[in-house]
Parts: sequence; structure tokens; C-alpha cells
Amino acid sequence: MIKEEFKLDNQLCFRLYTASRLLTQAYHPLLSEYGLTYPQYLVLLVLWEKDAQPVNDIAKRLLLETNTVTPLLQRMEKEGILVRRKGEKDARQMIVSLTEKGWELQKKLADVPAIVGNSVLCDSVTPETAPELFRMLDGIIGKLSAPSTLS
Amino acid sequence: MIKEEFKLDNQLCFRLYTASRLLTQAYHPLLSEYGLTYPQYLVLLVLWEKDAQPVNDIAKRLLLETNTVTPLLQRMEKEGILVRRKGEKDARQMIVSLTEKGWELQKKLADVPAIVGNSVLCDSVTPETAPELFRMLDGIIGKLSAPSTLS
DNA sequence: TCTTTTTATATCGCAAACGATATATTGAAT
DNA sequence: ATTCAATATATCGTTTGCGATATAAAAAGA
Repeated sequence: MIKEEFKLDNQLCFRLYTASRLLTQAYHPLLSEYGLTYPQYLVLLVLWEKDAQPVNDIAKRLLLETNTVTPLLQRMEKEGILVRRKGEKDARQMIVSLTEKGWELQKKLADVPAIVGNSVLCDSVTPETAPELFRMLDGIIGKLSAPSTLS
Repeated sequence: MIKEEFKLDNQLCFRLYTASRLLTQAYHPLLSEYGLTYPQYLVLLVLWEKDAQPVNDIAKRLLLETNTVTPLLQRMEKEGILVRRKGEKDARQMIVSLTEKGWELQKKLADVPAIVGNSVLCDSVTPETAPELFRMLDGIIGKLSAPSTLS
């Protein structure tokens, strides 16, 4: 008999992995209409909150590495959604700013959060229980993103 | 002011996406020691539960498409972890079976579930609250993987 | 039987992720 | 001022994911 711990149905990570993929897929038809991918949408969320940020700040906000974010931003720049210009105070930085097209997407995507939000509602996930889910996911993220235990 | 719904901190998907990535990263040092990736580890979990399955069954169990699973299996076959042979009853199928090396990995990875499981424990995720988290994630997965509402 | 449709895999192309490494600029130390 | 270390991006290579499409075999229909 297989060890209980090895059963797929007892694995937290597989659930997170699957839920993440499926929810990203739920975004797909809504975003692809405007030529966007989900990670690109995340970049937009970050820049809509605060425009003109260096690559590093965007990467940190998304808990991604710059080697993931840089090519992503380059693709978005090619699409005319944003521009990257060298920092004035610090010439190492690339400051990323939205173009008019980037801001227009905010209006066009206005309904996306509500549509996707509704798509996950079910018996176990309701407006009442969602905060608890958020708390638990934040706990996991906080634990795993914490600088590994200093001795 | 930005719409409340557009704030990154109010997004379920971003949390799932991040938690999934970070937890997968937690597996990395444990798996790369044996040359495995996390999706490859998932395939092993499936085959340890039931050996000799067609590609399609493995894909369905992992809620992945065969165009993701096929190349993954080909790489694992090249590593000598499993073999793929044509089905006898149905010549379209490829039956995937573990090799001796594939079974040995089960012993070598025996501690992985416990190590990773411990790594996520925190104030909001405990052995007591974990079942509730599982229930909510299962709800989301069930809702999103359900064949879209038949009219 | 012969054609058509469905099913099971596989191939292709592109966009992430991410470890590893390279490059340039800044800041710190001597 | 010079050297050295830290910081900010960028590049490279590999593996996933996944939409789109191709191929082969089985199943269903005429």
C-alpha cells in the first residue's frame, strides 16, 4: 500500500498548482481578447496602482525574479502597452511607465475582476469564507517568502 | 483612486499563483537532488498510486492536457524513470510504466511530503485548519474544472 | 464493407518561470 | 582616487503550460 502522504489527494501543493492553473485559464478568454496574458495583466494591476516603477519594484511586488519580469515587460513594450526608460538618478534602473494604451486597458478590463470572482463561488468558497481563504494563503506566502530562518 | 477590485491585494488568483509558485520552489532543492522537477514528481505520485496507466489517465488525474504530459513523459523516459509502450488492446494508447529506477525514487523521496508539509505551517495554516483550506481549494477546482454550465 | 466521426497521442509555436551567468552602474572601503 | 563589493537589469538554456493542429487507430453509421 502506498504511503498516505504520497497520495495526490493529500497534497496541498497539487491543489494550489491546479487551482492556480484553472483560475488563470478562467482569465484567458477575457484577457486574450486584448492580446494579454495573465502575468501581463498582473503587471498592469501593479502599474495601475502606481505608475512609473523600476523593474525591481514590479518584480518584488509580484514576488517574481527580474529574469522573468524583464522579458515580460519587453513584450509589453513591443505591444505599446508601456515604455521603459533609463532612470535619471540611477542609470542602472529601467523605469516602466504605462502608455495611453496601457491606461485604456483599465477601462476595457473593468468587468474582469467581478466575472472571475463569481466564477469561483461555490459551497465552500463564499463572500463569507473568502477572507479566511485569503488569510490562509497569505500565511503560506508569508512563510515561504520569508528569508530562510536566520540562525 | 484605483477601483478596489483592481488592487492586487484583493485578488484571489494572484494569491493562488504566488502560493503555488513558492511552494513549488520549496520542493526544488529536494527534487533536483534526483534530477526531478515538480511536475515530474506529480507524475511519479500518480504512477506510484497505480502503475501502467495510459497517457490520458495520467493527464486527467493531473488535470493537464496531453500536450503538456507527453513531452514530460518523454523526458522522464529518457532519464530511465519510466517506459512507454503501445497498448495491446488499443494501439492508440501509450501505456506508461515505472522502471526499477522509478520505484527506487519512492524510497529516496520518502521524507519529502513531511518536509514540505511542515514548511507551510503558520498561524493561519495548522493541522486543524488545513482541512478547511483543502475543502475550499477543492471547491474552486471543482467549480472551474466542471464542464461549463450545460444550458 | 466503406465512410465518417471520435478518441489517443504527438508535434509545433509561444509565453512564462527560473537557475545560472553576464554587464553596467553605484556605493563602500582603503 | 582606486579597488572592491553590492545592486539593477539583461541574457541564456531548459522545462512547463497550453492553444492549435496533425496523425493514427478505433468506433459508429450508412
